[in-house]
Amino acid sequence: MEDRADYIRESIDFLHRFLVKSIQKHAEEHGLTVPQLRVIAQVLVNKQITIKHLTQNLRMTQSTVSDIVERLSAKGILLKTPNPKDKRSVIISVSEEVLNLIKDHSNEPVKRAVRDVLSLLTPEEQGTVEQGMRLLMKAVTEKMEKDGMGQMESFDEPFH
Amino acid sequence: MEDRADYIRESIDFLHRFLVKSIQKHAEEHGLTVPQLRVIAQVLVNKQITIKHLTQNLRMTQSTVSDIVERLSAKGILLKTPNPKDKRSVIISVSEEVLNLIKDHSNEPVKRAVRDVLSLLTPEEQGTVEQGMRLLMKAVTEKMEKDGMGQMESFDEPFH
DNA sequence: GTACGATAAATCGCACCCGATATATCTTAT
DNA sequence: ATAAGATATATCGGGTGCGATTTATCGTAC
Repeated sequence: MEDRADYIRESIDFLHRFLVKSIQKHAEEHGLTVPQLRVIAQVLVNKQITIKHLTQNLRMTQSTVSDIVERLSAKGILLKTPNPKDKRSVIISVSEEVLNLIKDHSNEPVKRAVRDVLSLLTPEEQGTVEQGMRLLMKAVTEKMEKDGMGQMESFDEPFH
Repeated sequence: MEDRADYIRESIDFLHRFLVKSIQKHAEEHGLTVPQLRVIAQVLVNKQITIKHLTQNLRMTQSTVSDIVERLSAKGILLKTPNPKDKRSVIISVSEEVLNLIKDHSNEPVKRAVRDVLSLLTPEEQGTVEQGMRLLMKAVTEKMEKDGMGQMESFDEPFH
């Protein structure tokens, strides 16, 4: 049990770093950082989006998003226009010029990386991976409910 | 495949955040941050350690470690003494006073969290989780070799 | 209409994270 | 012994991430 818990803990850490590395290479090709690329991707997907929704979708605090958007705006990558419906709010969009340069989504390299990884396994093995992951996720969710850790409830359950 | 890759990617992200949260609560009880607690734990385990080894063990850059150690030193938690064997180096240790206050290791709360999670599953389910994790790790390692991503080779393979 | 509560985003201060640089020191080659 | 290469750590500058605070604005209750 002890060794198994250690293994799982370290694996999660390792896998996470692997995913971050996958997206980092892509970001650097565009002279951006990973968080910047994630923000841009969200703006691309939504065409127009507010700081608030970026905050929710990206699971960052509003202050972090504000800073990142500000720097991307200064770089001419993102546009900030006042929201006519609410003067407290701003609309974030991608400038037309940049739109043609960045046709990719932030998750694409990560998706490709995970897909490549899975393609190295047999369908049966893939099933085991997925099953194990579901069991672990279920157990974690259960523990969180027991502990009253409701702060991560914003996780979008896949396959909803 | 597409949905499965998405699920696995998001699960890894979620699980990672869960682990971080687990240690965060513990850190806050001591008025510390997670990175600080990790550094302190390494110093506790090794009694005396250099910045260089902290850097390697914690998988941070030397500049990050230097900053953290500096702040912990300013708080009186860590001690920095010149290394008599090498004037470029410093020995990091825990002050005697703090030694009595912090008898815990940084990984304990995380270990406990993962153990608690696993205890919610049957032994058979635990086996599936571990098996899936091993398959995934094997596939990721394989892909990294194909891509020449040797930079993460510092991962200590468990059960060696 | 007015007051109050809630909200959106900018900003601040702190800590962390990184790569690059600088300085002093050690190791190796000649 | 000397010079060159390698190394340990502090520091710098830029970016990220957070919680707290501020200011303006919106929504609701009366």
